[in-house]
Amino acid sequence: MPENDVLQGLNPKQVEAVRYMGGPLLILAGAGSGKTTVLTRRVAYLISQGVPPGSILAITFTNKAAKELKTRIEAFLGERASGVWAMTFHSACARILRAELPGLGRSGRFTIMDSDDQVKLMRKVLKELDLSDKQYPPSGVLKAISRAKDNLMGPREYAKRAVTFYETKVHQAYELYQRKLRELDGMDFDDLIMETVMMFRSNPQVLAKYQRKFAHILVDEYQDTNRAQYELTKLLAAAHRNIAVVGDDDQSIYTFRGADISNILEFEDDYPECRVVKLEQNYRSTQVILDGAFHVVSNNIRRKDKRLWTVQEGGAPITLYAAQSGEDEARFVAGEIDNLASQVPLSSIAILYRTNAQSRIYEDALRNRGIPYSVLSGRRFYDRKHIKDAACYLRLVVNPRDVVAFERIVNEPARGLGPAAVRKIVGHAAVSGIDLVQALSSAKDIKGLTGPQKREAEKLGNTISGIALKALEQPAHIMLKDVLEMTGYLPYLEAQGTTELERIDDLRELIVSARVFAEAGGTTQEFVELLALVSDQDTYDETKDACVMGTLHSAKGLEFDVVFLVGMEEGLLPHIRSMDDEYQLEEERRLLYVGMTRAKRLLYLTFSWSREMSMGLGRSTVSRFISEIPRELLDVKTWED
DNA sequence: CTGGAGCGTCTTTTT
DNA sequence: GACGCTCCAG
Repeated sequence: MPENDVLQGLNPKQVEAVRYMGGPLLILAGAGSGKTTVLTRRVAYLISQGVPPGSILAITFTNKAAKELKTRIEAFLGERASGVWAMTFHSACARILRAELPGLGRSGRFTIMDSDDQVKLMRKVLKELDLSDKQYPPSGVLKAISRAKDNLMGPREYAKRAVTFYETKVHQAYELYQRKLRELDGMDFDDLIMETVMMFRSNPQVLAKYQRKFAHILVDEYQDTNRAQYELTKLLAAAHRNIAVVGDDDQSIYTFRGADISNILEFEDDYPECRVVKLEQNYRSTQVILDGAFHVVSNNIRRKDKRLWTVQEGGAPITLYAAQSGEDEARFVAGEIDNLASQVPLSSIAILYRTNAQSRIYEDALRNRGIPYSVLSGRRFYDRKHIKDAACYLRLVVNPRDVVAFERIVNEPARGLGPAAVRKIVGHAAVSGIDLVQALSSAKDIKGLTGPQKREAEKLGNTISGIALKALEQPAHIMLKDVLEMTGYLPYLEAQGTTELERIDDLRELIVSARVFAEAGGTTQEFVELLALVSDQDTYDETKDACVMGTLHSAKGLEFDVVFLVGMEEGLLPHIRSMDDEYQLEEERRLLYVGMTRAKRLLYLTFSWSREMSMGLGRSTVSRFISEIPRELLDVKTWED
């Protein structure tokens, strides 16, 4: 491919970011400055310069971003792009671990535990340690552990830092939690990163292999990397220092997940020889929108100095709507969308809010007006009970030691195997040194089970091991269908009649996606991994004729002609739990900045003077951030107009 | 011991 | 709406 094609249509700064080959590169890419284009072109450029595709690692945070990057690279390069590793931190690490752990005497078939599984496991841990989950809420303990893992602290390192009584208890829980994870051959999200770093650190020959393999590393959304991810990229780039990171400190919105904004602020200290390229020309929004967003975010202290500009002078003012009630606010938004629908495609209109719980009232309002919508909710589909059940059946087929999956499905549908029977079966497996499926199959040897329980357990065990035996030759969708049919799960739902039709449809949909996945060459184990790592937004279809709603977080990387930022109130944005900490407050401000910069042409900010709270109606006040927007950019409306 | 009914709790953001 | 917990009938 001629170099001109790769550089076509780029501005001088973008060209510089694409072509610079002299080592570490920091690309400060403001919102709407063509970040993905630069990443895509850079990969294409590297390949056009003779770099083998297989030696390029392009890391993103979300599957959606990875997918987009991949499609765009493919659109540019066709077949030649296929060897590029364009994936998320988590899937890249899972892939490396699965390949390398077996050589180090450990299992490469681990199951990935999602947050739901983690809570279940932690409940068991706390029970065993005799800690009340009132004083030690599982989610809180898990958060502390997650933070430790983000900072590459295993249980032992954590113990050294544990000073308070609470922390010593967390340490105990951490230790037992890790032991249980190891026993059931599972890893949580944070383990994937931490274990990879640990493996690299203690096995220099493995690290060297990947340093040689990945001669060029690109990291997207660098401002969102945590310590472990930072360390991972640093290790991989240590030998050749060909690391290009793209990010925007103003769009760092994941510190709650351990992201450390100093990774980007201090990149120049880590790599003193690095080149810095600032992309400040915005191709998305009007100047009015950019000015509004700038005036908000420039109140932050911890940020790099920069300001976006555009050739699109002026633009319509930002509408600020003061509503009487939450319902009134939603009605206003739905009404505006109805009016706008004749001018812009519905799919280019978005409603963004701080918390998922806020979606309901807008769903109702849009439904009332007959406006189609789709919700960018975190993981709604994959979180539905029956989808998780199905995933757990499949998990048990792939990993017969997965006790979390086992306990979830062993009595679903009811097989007369209650908690007491489950304890006996799990105990039997532990004592005899066999896995859980084998324990089921040999249930007749377990003392204390009743005759019917033994028969049911044995039947279930034989069914699952029978399916597992065919694992190598059967595609994922056949295995999924078999396991759901033969264990009686699907027949049970079908017998419930009309009440369960929706669930059955969901399961059919899951089987279809398994088929699509299998036809693309994926294995069952990979499908199981996908179910843990993928979320709903990854399947968001932007061509569908429907307006979009989602959290501010889920809107990152998207753009719309018209954006409604709703619930602009103290307690919602900034969120009540972020209001008394100055760092968290800055993050809330960045969140608003991200939301505002999603809009191309029209931006609405709405709030209500009263709102239905968990305990009755409450009075609310307008968000402090509104006063940071210059008055002349606003067109204020109220319900009385 | 199991399964079902009923009750309270929870939802900040996500891989 | 899902989940955990408690209580009670079988």
